[in-house]
Amino acid sequence: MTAMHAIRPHGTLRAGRPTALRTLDAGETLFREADAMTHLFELRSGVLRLTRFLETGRRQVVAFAYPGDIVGFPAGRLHHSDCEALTPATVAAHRRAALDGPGADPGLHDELREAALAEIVALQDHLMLLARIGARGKLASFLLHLMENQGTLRDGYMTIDLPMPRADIADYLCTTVETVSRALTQLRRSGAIRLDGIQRVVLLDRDRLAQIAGSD
Amino acid sequence: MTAMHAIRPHGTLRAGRPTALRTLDAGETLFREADAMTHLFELRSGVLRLTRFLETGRRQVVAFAYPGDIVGFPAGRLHHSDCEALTPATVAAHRRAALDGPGADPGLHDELREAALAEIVALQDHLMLLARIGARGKLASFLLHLMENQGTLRDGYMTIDLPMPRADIADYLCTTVETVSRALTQLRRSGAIRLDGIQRVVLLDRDRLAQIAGSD
DNA sequence: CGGGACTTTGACACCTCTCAACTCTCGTGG
DNA sequence: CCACGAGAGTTGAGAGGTGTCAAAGTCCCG
Repeated sequence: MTAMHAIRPHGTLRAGRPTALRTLDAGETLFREADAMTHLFELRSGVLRLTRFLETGRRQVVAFAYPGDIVGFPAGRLHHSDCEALTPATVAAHRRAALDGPGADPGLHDELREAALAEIVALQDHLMLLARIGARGKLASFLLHLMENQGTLRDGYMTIDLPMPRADIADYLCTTVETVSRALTQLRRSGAIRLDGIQRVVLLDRDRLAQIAGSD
Repeated sequence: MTAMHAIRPHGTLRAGRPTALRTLDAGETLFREADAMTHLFELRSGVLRLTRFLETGRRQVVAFAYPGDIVGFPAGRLHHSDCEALTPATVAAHRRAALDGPGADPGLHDELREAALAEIVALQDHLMLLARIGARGKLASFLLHLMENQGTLRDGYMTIDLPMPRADIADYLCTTVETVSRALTQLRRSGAIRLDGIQRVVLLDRDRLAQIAGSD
């Protein structure tokens, strides 16, 4: 359904009486891999990045989370990825204690289940993205997903602001910064997109971008 | 936790009074993408393969399911992947109706939630597998996972039988049959493994295989 | 205005994909 | 029982793409 790997339920978590709100600065860490998992977080504003590391030191960006997404799924007692803010962000924290034990909240359970099922779909979508050969196709696909979910209309053109550096995109697509940069240049030269500064991507020709995404 | 993408709960689904058992021949289809989702299946014996197709026709193997795994997660009303048996198999079918609606079974809900959370971990593990560069590393990693979860001791050597053809391994690792074959040959020549026929892989030197998996 | 981080571009080696031929395996039928 | 044939697997050669290393360019913020 959604492009990224965190879920975007139809609304926010309604059950589970709230919680503490927390604000994060850009670059701030929400939790780290192997941290004890004390809360489940619902992103209210900003963009988060979820990463895991390979033993070799290689980094994999598992997901980018946008408002409405939930991070910190309670699989076991420890987090299995790092979570950092790419922009200033606010999250609502739900106590893990509300999930298990005697005082468990059944409503929260239901929402968590739905959120987890949506996350599975999102992860499979990420897999399908990586299934493509060719960096052009992956990047084109990635941009199309972002356009559909986070695009805004500016001067009549669909536009997205990339809150993440090229290195994060590279690690999300399982490639390198240089290849991402080259692929961007190719998309630009093909007339499919235009770059407005480093962060802003303007969609000029959706069909062409879709064609590139589907070609390789 | 588990290597493959379907979950392996500690036991089988205990809640939700059973269900119909169904047997599958090798090659038989359990469900197809876009089929109406009527049941949730729990694999009792055999091995299943979950695949999805890219618009281009390219195929991605999303997961291999082993006994104890659950397939057919109810994300939406339609299946999002094809599911076929690689070997003769038996599954226990749980009615989807037991999940939603008034007669919903809360116990089944809980188990489904736990299973879904485990599936998320498995999918992330698949992602981390693909994060590696180099086909040798991916294949070595894949074999190590299989050894840990499905390996049996034969004549003092850890051994696995690969129920899937090379093409399935290729599509699971996002590469080609030829590359998988060449990578296998390299692992063989390095002394890490031995092939006993086409299906059987014998682990000769775990450390070497782990080293190859961690190198690239 | 200056400095540092990020991005882009270039050159080159290596790996992987593609296409093709060959081998192997195994089930089938003569 | 053997021969055959089809499918699967392996191996080879060549082209193209990508990772790596290096350098130049750009942007942003102090």
